[in-house]
Amino acid sequence: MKQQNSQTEEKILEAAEQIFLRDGYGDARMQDIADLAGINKALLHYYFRSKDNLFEYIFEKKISVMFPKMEEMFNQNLSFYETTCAFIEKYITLLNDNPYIPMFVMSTINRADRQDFIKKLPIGLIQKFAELYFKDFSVGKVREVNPAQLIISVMSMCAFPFIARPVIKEITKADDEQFKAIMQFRISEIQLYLKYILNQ
Amino acid sequence: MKQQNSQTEEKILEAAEQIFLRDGYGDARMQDIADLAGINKALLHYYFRSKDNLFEYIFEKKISVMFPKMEEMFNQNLSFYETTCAFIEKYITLLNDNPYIPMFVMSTINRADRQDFIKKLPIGLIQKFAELYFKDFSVGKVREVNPAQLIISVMSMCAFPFIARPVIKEITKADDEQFKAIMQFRISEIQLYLKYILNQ
DNA sequence: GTCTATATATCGATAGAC
DNA sequence: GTCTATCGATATATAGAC
Repeated sequence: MKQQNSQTEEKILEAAEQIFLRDGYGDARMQDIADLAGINKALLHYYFRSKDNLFEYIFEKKISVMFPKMEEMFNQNLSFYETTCAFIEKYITLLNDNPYIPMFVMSTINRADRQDFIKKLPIGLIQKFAELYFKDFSVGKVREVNPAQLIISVMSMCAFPFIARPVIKEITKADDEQFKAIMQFRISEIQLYLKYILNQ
Repeated sequence: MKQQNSQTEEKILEAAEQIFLRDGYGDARMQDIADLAGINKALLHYYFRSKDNLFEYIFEKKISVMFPKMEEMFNQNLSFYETTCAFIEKYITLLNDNPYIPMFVMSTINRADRQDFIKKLPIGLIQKFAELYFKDFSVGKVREVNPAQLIISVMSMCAFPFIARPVIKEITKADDEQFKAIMQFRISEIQLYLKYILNQ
């Protein structure tokens, strides 16, 4: 019973995750989720009251991938350059294992209704990076740039290719595995940009 | 009659553009488009056969904003650095006047069904930039980097903030006008990155 | 807990009057 | 060319048997 319960619940969550990530809220169908989970629609509503409810459950689970926890990275007393390099590697590696996440999160955030999803974002990341930048800048370790713009740039260079993934795959005639390799190579390339920008 | 005809058609197109850009295909409602155009649904289907048909009409009109024509830029015999700087300014200025375009185009491209939308993209842009880069690299004018990755990076830095616009507006507590100013300032910042990366 | 059957709502699309 | 009324398909959600 309890065993069965959580087993079915787990199947539903896995199926919902897959369908919602692929289709987004509007295009996702409860029937598709039920089929993939190997159950029927009624049972879906028995475990989760509504489509909205199920979606929010998935969204909150996945938001941490788009904006990963970085506490341990900031507590290692690394320089701004070193910290950002570590972030780039960790972030692209993470997204390479979850390529649908950026599009999923951004399409949700941009929904005209439900602007409240924005409130669930962790917004401390830019601030922490900026503080670390100023610490290094004050002792002349890095060149002068706008730190907020730089962080946005780094995140853009990491995340946008996953959003434009179908385009990049088409242009480069790459399959899923080759796209992964392109992004893996991209890590060192972005780190190189950062080195030149900060004059390290 | 003919006057009336094109006048109504124009109203429909303007309304459809606004609704589709805001909601995307799946979440857009024909009723909303009809309401905004000041007509009824039946007339919508009289002018455009179906929702699919109307959407494709809008999409093909807007795809040129996401991937703008760059012929005249490449024909001015400018250096890779100068050409890319000009692109950055033109592109962000264009997107600042059409902030919904990146999300609209990318959400459409990522639709699980209708993969055929990808075929409508102009894919020559990266190739042209790459050729121009190699021309300058062969005479030692620019530092060695991967040109395709660099172009993707530039486009990422320009376009991604518009996709993450609700997040950036929330974090910076910016309204529409202030966001525009942030992006306007961003032009020179990205150009600066490019200067450092290419060692100009 | 899990199923079948069905209610309820909404959407895209069409028929037909004017 | 434009409208009202409605069809038919499909979506979420629920009722009720087991």
